[in-house]
Amino acid sequence: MKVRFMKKNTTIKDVARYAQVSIATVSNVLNNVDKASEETKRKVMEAVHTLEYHPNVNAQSLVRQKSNLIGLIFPLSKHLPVYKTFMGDNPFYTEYICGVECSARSRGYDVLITGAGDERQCKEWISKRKIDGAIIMGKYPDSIVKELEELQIPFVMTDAHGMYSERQGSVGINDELGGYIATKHLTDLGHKMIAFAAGDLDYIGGVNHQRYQGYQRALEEVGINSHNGLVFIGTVSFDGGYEIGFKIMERLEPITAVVTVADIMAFGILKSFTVAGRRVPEDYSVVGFDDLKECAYVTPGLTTIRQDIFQKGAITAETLINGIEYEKSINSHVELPLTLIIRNSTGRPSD
Amino acid sequence: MKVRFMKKNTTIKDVARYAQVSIATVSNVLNNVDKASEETKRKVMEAVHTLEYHPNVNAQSLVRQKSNLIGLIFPLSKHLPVYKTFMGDNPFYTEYICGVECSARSRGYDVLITGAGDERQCKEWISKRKIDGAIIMGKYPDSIVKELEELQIPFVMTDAHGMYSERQGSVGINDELGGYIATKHLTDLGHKMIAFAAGDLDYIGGVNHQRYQGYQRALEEVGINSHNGLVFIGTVSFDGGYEIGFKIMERLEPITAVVTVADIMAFGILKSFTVAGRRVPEDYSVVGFDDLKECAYVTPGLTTIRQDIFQKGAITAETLINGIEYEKSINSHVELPLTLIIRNSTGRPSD
DNA sequence: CTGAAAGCGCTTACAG
DNA sequence: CTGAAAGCGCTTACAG
Repeated sequence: MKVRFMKKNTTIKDVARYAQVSIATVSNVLNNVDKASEETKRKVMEAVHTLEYHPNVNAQSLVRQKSNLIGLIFPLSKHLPVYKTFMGDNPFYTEYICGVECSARSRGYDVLITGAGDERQCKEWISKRKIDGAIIMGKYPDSIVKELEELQIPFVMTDAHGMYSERQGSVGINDELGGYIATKHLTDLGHKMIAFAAGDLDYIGGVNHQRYQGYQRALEEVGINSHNGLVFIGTVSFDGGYEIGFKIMERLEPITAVVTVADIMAFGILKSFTVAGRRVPEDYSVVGFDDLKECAYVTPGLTTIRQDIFQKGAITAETLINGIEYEKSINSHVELPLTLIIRNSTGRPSD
Repeated sequence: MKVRFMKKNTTIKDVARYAQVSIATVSNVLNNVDKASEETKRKVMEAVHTLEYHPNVNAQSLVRQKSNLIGLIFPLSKHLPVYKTFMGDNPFYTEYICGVECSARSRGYDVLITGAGDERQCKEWISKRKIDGAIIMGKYPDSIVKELEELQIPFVMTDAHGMYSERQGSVGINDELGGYIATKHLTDLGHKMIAFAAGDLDYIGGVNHQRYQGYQRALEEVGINSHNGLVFIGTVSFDGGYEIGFKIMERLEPITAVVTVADIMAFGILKSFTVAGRRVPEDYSVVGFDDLKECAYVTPGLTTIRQDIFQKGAITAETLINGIEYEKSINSHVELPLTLIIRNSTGRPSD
């Protein structure tokens, strides 16, 4: 295999030679170790500029034992032919990555993205790449926390609940509250038969389950007995929502509204209603979750629970980098605000 | 600033000690340099496993002069308060990044993501991070090619046309053909007054301009005189499309169809029509470009020109890595296929 | 088949 | 204020 080598870059030696000083002095000047005289500093900086010198980060990482790299790790969808990362389906991640990158850049870190099939791959990748910290997306089994703690680097779980989120940094929202607000909006409008469309509810403490609890609380508050018959489980995707939409329409009891755990699911539900000739919000009211940009694009615009996804990414990166640079902020659990955004997919029940 | 140091990882020395061999032998075994005896190999591998040893990539990069890192560089939106990367607006990038990451991972590379405001920042970042190759998204000024060539690393421009794409690797589609197919679909349906909604047409050779030429060709083919009055320029975004939609409706001449350069723009146009009470496709036919997943989500489903975005990312990474590992494939210009996807946003003109 | 040694490009005590 | 030297964790001729 013929490898194309990197350009022979100018090194610290070249700069030292040009400025007629030692490499230690060049290093000191560049790292703001205030030892050199003004005159020496000037000479060094001049050499740096004319030679267009950039320190080799690999060498720096090696000696500093710090890479200034953070990893953003996504689960892989194992059921696909290629091991695609999980994000493919959801535009949520574009905004999220954007936020992570933006914070990281402003703090002098770079972002390494990868997919990892399971906790072991995750761990291996981290220890191989020598990243300073990791952001773990989505849901790996709880055991991942134990694995990662062995690595002794800071990491932040995002959208993770349950016991393990108590142990390291986390950034999330109050999911219970989100479910509550969404549902209360519908009960306020006068709906009684409100369905709940979600992914896996079995994982107690997970995002889905928390939102479900909020849904139940809102119903109980107005004396409606929530029963399992109104819960629809599917994949958190457009297709998952589409299927659920048809199941909802098949129901004999007159469901008039749906709370969902993700906009993407709500879009599928809306589509199924349209295909079947039902009107929104006249026949069904639908509330999403996330406030993807697409909520404003579709017709009718989707009423949803807004979380600032860009900010979420940005704060996650901040939290992580604080954890890397100061001990203090690891174990911090940031909770981001939530807003109900009312558009045209919700209205009074027509009876 | 109290820095948390990386865990003191097991190094090659630990392995050598454990296996009772020299570090050179450990290195040879791990790099498949077939020198060691079977017995020695076994001992080394055992040590590697029990100590959970992972070579430090920073050290490897330093001595090999190769980082196994590729960079994915996005322009920054300068008009925003924060320097967000450009992708924020368009779900296109989620799929694209997914494709890049997937290819890279399978070839043993990792993907570093960053935003860079201009060519200089771009260049600086690359030479600082010592990446093996770069993928440059979107459009920087032509001068970027000259800048990057000085770095002597392979790079691939994506969705870039014009003189500079002749010089290094590129991956794209036949944009002229895309514009042609989209427009021909409409002329086949019987449309005569077909608008063209795009971003900047001034950049000759750019994506917008190429597609515009295809649009013109399709019109000329059926004897329709394309004139500038039917061209609508705006930002390639939902909002840009939304504004253009209203401009189209204001027109006295009876426009019956619109060709766009991006789905995201088409969504904005569709929305403006809905808001104004116009029907699609009865009053207006609309054709998008890209085939974002959202095309199937909206109602009516958007007729569009499909390009396989995941594949585009995957092939871009392939091309780049080939360029890194073998000289041969740099300067290769890959053209990905295009398909017309007919949904419900297009139909015969109603007159 | 195996190992001692040089070197990749830096930083950091340490001595002067 | 400045520089020589050791060392970060590897790979790669080279010698045996």
